[in-house]
Amino acid sequence: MKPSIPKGTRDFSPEEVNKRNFIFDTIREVFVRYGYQPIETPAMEALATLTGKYGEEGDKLLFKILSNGDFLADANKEALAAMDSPKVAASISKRGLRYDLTVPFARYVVMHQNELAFPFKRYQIQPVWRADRPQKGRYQEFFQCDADVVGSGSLMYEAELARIYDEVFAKLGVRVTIKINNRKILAGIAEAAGVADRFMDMTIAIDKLDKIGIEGVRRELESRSMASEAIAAIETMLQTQSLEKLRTLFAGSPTGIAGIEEIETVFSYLGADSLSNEIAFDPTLARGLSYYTGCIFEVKAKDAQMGSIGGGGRYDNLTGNFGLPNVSGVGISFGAERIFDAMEELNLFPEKVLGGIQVLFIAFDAPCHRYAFECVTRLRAAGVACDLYPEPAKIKKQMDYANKRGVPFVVLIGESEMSSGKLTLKNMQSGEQEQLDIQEIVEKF
RNA sequence: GUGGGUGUAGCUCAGCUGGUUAGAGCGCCGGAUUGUGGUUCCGGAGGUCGCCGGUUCAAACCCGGUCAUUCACCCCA
Repeated sequence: MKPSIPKGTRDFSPEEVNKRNFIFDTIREVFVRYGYQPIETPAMEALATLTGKYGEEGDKLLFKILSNGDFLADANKEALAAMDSPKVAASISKRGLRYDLTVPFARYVVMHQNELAFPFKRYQIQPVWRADRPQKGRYQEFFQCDADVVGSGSLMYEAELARIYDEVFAKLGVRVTIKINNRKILAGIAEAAGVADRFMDMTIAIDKLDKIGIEGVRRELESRSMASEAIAAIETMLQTQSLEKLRTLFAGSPTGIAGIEEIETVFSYLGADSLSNEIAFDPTLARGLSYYTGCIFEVKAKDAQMGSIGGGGRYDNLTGNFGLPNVSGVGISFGAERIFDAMEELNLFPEKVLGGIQVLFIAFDAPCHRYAFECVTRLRAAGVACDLYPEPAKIKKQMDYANKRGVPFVVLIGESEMSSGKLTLKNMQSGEQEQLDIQEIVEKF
């Protein structure tokens, strides 16, 4: 058979793994410094944990795991006869692959509530799976890097998480815009426009704004048969960048006012000018996931044409689904794959992430090869990553191999080196050579 | 789930309106070079033209199907 991997999945070469680890390590370091602790959850969850949390669309994108054993014995016979795939699936699958890290985290918090100190701050860097049709920047298996805090409603955390975004992207060298809005402001817009009952319709339309423009949003709202004066009112408010002006428009909406005050509080925590990236209030930011209730974030790369590379927000009742009501949480997520793609596109990876060995030993004949093996052992013991070509082959062949591996230095060992103990260390880039003993070589690295 | 593009050597692609043994560049292997690579030169290996069927005297090329892949929409990281 022809080897292949499932669609939407990828193999990673050593170089790619090194680059990805550079991203993960950068994010992890910042998370840890901000007081977040790591947890991990299983790749698969009980299907009941996952279904209904991501909306109708999300449910369709859940990977379901076929039950083991005689699953047909437990299958829903009527559904089978009626060719009702979703119902049949529910009867032959009890588990699914995690779709994001937030819902498993909520489940974790509820299950371990008596062991945790609240507010509980955790980070999690693990793959998630979605049965989406793959396309640019979209895969069926991808890593998310999440930081969330549960058990506090303090807006300090919104500011803290915004700072984390700012710091991580500054370290990675990716210029971004961090957009912030508040679901309560969106609710205020709906209220002030007199369409509070159509909040979700409105939000979905607004979410598309940067793709289809204000005209497109108008058409979208019209097609959802919204009154034209309401649409006009929504448009006016969406184009209001000033919190003060919005406040006057929200005169009759306490929710909207509350949203504005929350944003103002977050900005006051952030202070004026100590951020590396722009953080901007954007009333048109909506975000699809419905569990957000307060501030919402989205991060876009400034120099790459790409969907958002991070997002998050506050959710007042996420653990309510699992029987623990009134616990407020707020979190952010980094889309590692898209950050990778953006950094690759913009050539932002530093040379040093390439990893690999520092030195390759090259021996001229069999006795030298034995001697070289001892040298390699000593260098390794001293903490230097190195390797020895497996046999005393032609020098050209060994040098070619060194080039192919991108090794910065080689050590050449022949009779004279062996007898003098002074090895020839060659810089593969400059071609310079010097005679050094083992100890001197160790000191060079 | 909906709509479009593309499948020819390991990679990137040529291959005219169907017409003999399907090409290039790069890469790979060997040699020129008995202790020094990246340059150059010489030689070599490697392809059921994604798969199945149809049209035709004749198909890499036209038609249908199928699979894969990619882009966009929906949705999203």
